[in-house]
Amino acid sequence: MEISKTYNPADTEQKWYQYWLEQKFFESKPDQREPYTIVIPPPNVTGVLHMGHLLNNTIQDVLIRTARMKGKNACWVPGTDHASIATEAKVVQMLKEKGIEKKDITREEFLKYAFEWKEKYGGIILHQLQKLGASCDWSRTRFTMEDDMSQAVIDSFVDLYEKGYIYRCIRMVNWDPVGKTALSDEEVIFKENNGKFYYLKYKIVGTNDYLTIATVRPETIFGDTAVCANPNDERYEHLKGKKVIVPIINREVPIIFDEYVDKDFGTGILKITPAHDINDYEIGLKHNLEVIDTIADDGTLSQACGVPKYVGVERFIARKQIVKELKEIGLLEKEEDYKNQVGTSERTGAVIEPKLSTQWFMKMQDIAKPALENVMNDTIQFHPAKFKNMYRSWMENLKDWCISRQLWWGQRIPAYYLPNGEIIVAKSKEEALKKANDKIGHIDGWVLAAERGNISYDDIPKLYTEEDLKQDEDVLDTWASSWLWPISVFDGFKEGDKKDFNYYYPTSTLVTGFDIIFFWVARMIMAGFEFTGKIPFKDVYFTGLIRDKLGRKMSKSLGNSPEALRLIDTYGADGVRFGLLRSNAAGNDLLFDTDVPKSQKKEDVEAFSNDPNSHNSKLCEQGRNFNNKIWNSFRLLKGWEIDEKLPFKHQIAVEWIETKLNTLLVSLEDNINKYRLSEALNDLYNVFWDDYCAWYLEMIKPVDSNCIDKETFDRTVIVFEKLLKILHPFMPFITEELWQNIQKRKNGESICVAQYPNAEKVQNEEAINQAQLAFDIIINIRNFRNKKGLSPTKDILKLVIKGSQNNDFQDFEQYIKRLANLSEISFTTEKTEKAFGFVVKNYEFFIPFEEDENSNSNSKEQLLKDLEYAKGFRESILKKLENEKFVQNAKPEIIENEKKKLADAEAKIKALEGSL
RNA sequence: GGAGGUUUAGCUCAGCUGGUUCAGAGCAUCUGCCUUACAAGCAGAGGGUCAUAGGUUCGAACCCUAUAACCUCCA
Repeated sequence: MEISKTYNPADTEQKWYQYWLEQKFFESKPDQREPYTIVIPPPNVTGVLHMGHLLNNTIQDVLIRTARMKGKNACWVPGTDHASIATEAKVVQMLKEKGIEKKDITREEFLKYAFEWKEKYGGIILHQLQKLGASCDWSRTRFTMEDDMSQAVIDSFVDLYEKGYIYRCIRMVNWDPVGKTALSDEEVIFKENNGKFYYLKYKIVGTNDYLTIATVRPETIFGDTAVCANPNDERYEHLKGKKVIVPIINREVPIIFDEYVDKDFGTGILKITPAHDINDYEIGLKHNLEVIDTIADDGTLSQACGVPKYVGVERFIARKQIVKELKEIGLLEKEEDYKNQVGTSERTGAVIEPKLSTQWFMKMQDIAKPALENVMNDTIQFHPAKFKNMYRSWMENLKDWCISRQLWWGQRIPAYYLPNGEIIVAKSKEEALKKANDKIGHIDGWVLAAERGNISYDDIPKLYTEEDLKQDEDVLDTWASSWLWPISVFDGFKEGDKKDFNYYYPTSTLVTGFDIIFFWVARMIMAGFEFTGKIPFKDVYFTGLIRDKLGRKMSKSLGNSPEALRLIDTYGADGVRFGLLRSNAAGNDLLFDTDVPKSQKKEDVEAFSNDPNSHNSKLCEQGRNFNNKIWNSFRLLKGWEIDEKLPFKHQIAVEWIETKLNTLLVSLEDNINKYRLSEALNDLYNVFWDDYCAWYLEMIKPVDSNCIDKETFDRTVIVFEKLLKILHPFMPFITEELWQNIQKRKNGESICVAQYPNAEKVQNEEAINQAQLAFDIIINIRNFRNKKGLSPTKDILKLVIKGSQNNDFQDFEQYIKRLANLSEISFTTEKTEKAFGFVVKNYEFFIPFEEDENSNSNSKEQLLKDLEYAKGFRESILKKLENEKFVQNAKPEIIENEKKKLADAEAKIKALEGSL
């Protein structure tokens, strides 16, 4: 069969993935083996595969495939997250396009549309993961809004409420006027904003004087209920007890004094708007100020602002209009440019409006304690460990978590309000009803009391009916479901059979971006301890962010992210996986090298994505090239014929590569255990390419025929198969293709369930040493050819070695002859004249060469240079050994080593001097 | 403002417990090769004040201190 000269990933990827699925290699059931479990960080149902997913899931796949081959019961649970606010926004948008407004339909109708949307688009990203080769157990796919998962959220809510961790109160929260919902602190992203400082003039009542107050938010003046100065500020001392008039609405408000005000900031006097600023709110509470909420849920000015023409005007437009009006009536003293930090919604990008509202909160202090301790003491290990610092600082400064959202897409809060306003929290309406009625007490008791005349029959309370219970309208934060993920995917909250949960939990490793360390990692650890009393996972591997070549975050708005699937089409899944992992240490950002659009203009972004070269990546190209190298090494091996009559010719070479492989296996084990995946892959790359292909295959390659002896061939195939196996977790497709073709396999066999090779004890150090010398000699000869402009093939050279045939590289002579393309090797006791000389270790070599003046001196020059270096080397060692303190303090093996180095240096110097 | 991190070749980064004259990889560059697996390849080469200044040590890219630049998180 003719094998193609280049590897074509498209031919193999689909085929083998299908085979893996059919054979159910990725499905896991509890058994006697040790489990190795990963739960996927569930991507949003709204998402499409992006570069971050590629990196993150490649890492998970490497870990899970390695574990599977090492005989563990590997289980990788996939799934998606319902992403409350993001999905709701998408569905609202979709409905709008259909001409349907959310406010015109019922909650049930809306949810029906939302689930339809999820059915249609929610699985795209999981399907795309298959293209990457992800070996998830798809039969376990979960979704945070499915019934069982939702029930877990409700159960945990009730549980925490009963423990007193959840409460409801009025508080200043982060309001997203686009999503029209409250957000937690973590969902607010602060961005630098080029704003302005406006200096407004408030008239002092009973005088003709004005107070100048600086503000960045003039549109909130209608909510002003005081102005405030520092009590120690002499400038304003005389104003005690006075009032000022708020411009435009002409409301009188008091001048108050509070230490909070910074004398040196602005004019040293603040306007106090308790409804629209968290600090003002605190001051308002302290000084008993009125709260006037002048901004509506959608970010427009509300009726309460009291100025009809501004009602319904969006806050930033209102700002401009108000500034204009103030200017016209002469109450704007000046404006200055000012840089400040503005909070924006993580999901909708809207500028956050601090807003007073009634929300549900979770107390964090107690629940966080074990979560902090067990990370700091390494019960849960972070990789890299530097993230422990960030984790600690967050955990030690926790505020209570706002968990209610004014949305429909999500788990509805299981709180029921009685007509008297009392709150009943229960897992279902029926249960809530029962709880409510239980509170009344046994009806029999009331009847008895009436019969005895203790109360009148009219006083017997009526039992509540379902109509009396009104469920809270809000849903829970998405993270209130994702934080249960490692537990709930194994039905850890469900009554009854807990076989899966008991077997798979705690999970082994969590792989996630460091940017959600607070959102997710921290809270999962809290949930783990709170609900199971155990850690949710043993190790956390943090990935960095993928940035573009200019170092910017990849984002939709910049259009600077390559399309993941197009990359896979171009370079193959294996190539992309290699490209992403090869130079990416845990926790480090990865600068991805594809081009970026000229600008963010729509036409530039479009032109860019239509450009066939826009997805060129050197990183992935290297991966593709490596695939091709592996492919061709297979072609070579496959082309040989075994001649049973031939004796075992390449024992030393075979043992050399076997030793190299063993060394690699040891370092691989260590690197993978320590999550140094890029290091592991790099070693693999080097051994495969340099040692196996460039040296080993060239050594054993048949010269004049295609025939090779059986022993060499068989042992080479074993080495090749082992290399394929250890490459498999990184590059699953090509390794399967070649493993299936190197020998006949039965149906049902696969490299993904083949046994991972163990390092064997056999180490032929002698072969390693000989090879190193031989390679040095070969490189010297090749270098000589290069310098002389000689052809690597046509110009045949001879090598003369000073000394006897009995030397430190004698077993490799045949390979030196071959790889350096020599016609013969001879031995002499004399220095050879008219030759290019060089020294390796303590051996002198000569290449007879009819030379001109130049080359003679070239050769000499090099030898002199080497000699100088060797002498310097010797000096530095002598210095050390003559240093008493060194001899006293250094470890014995280091001193031994220095002595050996000295001996080597001296031998080399002798040889060099002999050559000259 | 608080905390953490980074600074090593033109670029992107390794360098793990201080110990070879230790400075390494890939990409890029240069030179020569279409050598019967691979030009997505082969062979070879050049390229560095390990940010700066001190200190500890027999010995520092690595430990300590200060400085500078950049980045991230929190406020």
